[in-house]
Amino acid sequence: MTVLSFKLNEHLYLSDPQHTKLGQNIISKSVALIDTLGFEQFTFKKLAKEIDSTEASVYRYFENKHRLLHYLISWYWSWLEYKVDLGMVNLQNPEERLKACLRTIAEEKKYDPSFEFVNEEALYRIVVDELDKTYLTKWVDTDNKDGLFGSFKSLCKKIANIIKEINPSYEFPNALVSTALLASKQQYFFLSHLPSLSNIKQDKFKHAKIYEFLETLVFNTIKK
Amino acid sequence: MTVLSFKLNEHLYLSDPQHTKLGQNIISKSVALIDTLGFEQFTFKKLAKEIDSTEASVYRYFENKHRLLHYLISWYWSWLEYKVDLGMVNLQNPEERLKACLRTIAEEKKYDPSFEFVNEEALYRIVVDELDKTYLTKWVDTDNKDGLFGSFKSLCKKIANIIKEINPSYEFPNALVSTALLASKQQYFFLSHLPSLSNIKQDKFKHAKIYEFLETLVFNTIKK
DNA sequence: CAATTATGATAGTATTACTATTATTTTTGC
DNA sequence: GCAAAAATAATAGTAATACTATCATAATTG
Repeated sequence: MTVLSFKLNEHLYLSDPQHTKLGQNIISKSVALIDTLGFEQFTFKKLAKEIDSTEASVYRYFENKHRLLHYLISWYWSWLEYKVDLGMVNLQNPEERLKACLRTIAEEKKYDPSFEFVNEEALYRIVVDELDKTYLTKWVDTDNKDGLFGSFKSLCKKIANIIKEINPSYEFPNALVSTALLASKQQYFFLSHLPSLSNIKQDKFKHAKIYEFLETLVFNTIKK
Repeated sequence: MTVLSFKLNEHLYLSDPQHTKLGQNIISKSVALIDTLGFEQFTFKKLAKEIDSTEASVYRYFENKHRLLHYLISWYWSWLEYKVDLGMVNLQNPEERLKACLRTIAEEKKYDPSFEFVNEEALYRIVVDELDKTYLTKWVDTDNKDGLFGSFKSLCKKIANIIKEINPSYEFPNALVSTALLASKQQYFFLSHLPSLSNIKQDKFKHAKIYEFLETLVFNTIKK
């Protein structure tokens, strides 16, 4: 199995966690801890205990827990873009390519052995529950200047370009893509916590249904 | 000017703030404070100072700052539903009614003198910045059981019913409405903080453009 | 006017999100 | 193989937060 890694924005960390055993431990255990505790209840102290290290050591990798969350979520978007690219291999037709994107976005996320120390299944739950906390903060503008949203923007841009190809006169391709990406995770959240805000049941077809919802939403919207 | 008030779910507060001067002060000053500080930096201590009262007194009205946020945001959805109803007066045709809803959702929010101690302009900014924090918590399921999301659900249901009237065979009316409602505030946020995720410029036409975006999204999606 | 209720004043606590310092390992470059 | 550098551990400390508790006083109401 080929082992891969992503080059993420330097402002996301103080010291690159991918390079050391401790850093990799911080990544994999923080995914597990945030997944079980939730981001608010997650602290560097609890993480340090979990990895048999100290708070001070964790602070040498990440400025604070907010930046760590940024790191994990940026990692997720990079991984999703990589999966989106894989899903479009050999497809020429832009409609087919767009469908492949939406399929990748909606599909169930499973552990990917190409990335040893990240549990993508847990990470997806973190994205669903915590993503909005990366930008709904007082730091959003400086974080944006630091390029922390680069991975998400990159994915958005890629899909928006396919939409422009399909219908160059549609006025809101970026808005539509960001809406669809966020809607997919919102609906995933709603179907298990606030089911009356969704129409998708909590069963084995949920990913297929989210795909259907997205496909209709996106393709009908951009239809000439 | 007729003075109105909303009956909100009892679990939102310990003692009804609409009934006393102190309670009304808590509402109006917490809107101002959360708007300027952001929810994370907002504390009951700072609020108490602002209203010349004490932390303990504020805690007699609201269990904690999270429930206060719930209260404010529920108030907002109740107000928006009331505006949505006003906007549909005398309209029979369901397409016209749906357009009126979307117009109300997208339009600029201004101070409504029917509700003395609430600044709707500031409250809308709070909804844009902080709404997601009401449900992206570990308490979402108990909060939901307590009925704290009732106002939002009520508005969603109302609009979803119009969609069902227009196209009874569309499978995801609730998902579409919740997506559209959230998308309108997301795009409002993105256009000023993360403009590359939107296609709407920060100018005097932004509300009209958000309306256009929503109209195309919703009407095309449900088209047979 | 007595009784109830609301508010104010004050104190205290566990936890959080850090910063700082010094000691001890581990790695690396020669 | 060893000195120097870098990483990590151990420990302590701090201001702020999110409360809880108690008691006194003021306002309301029946």
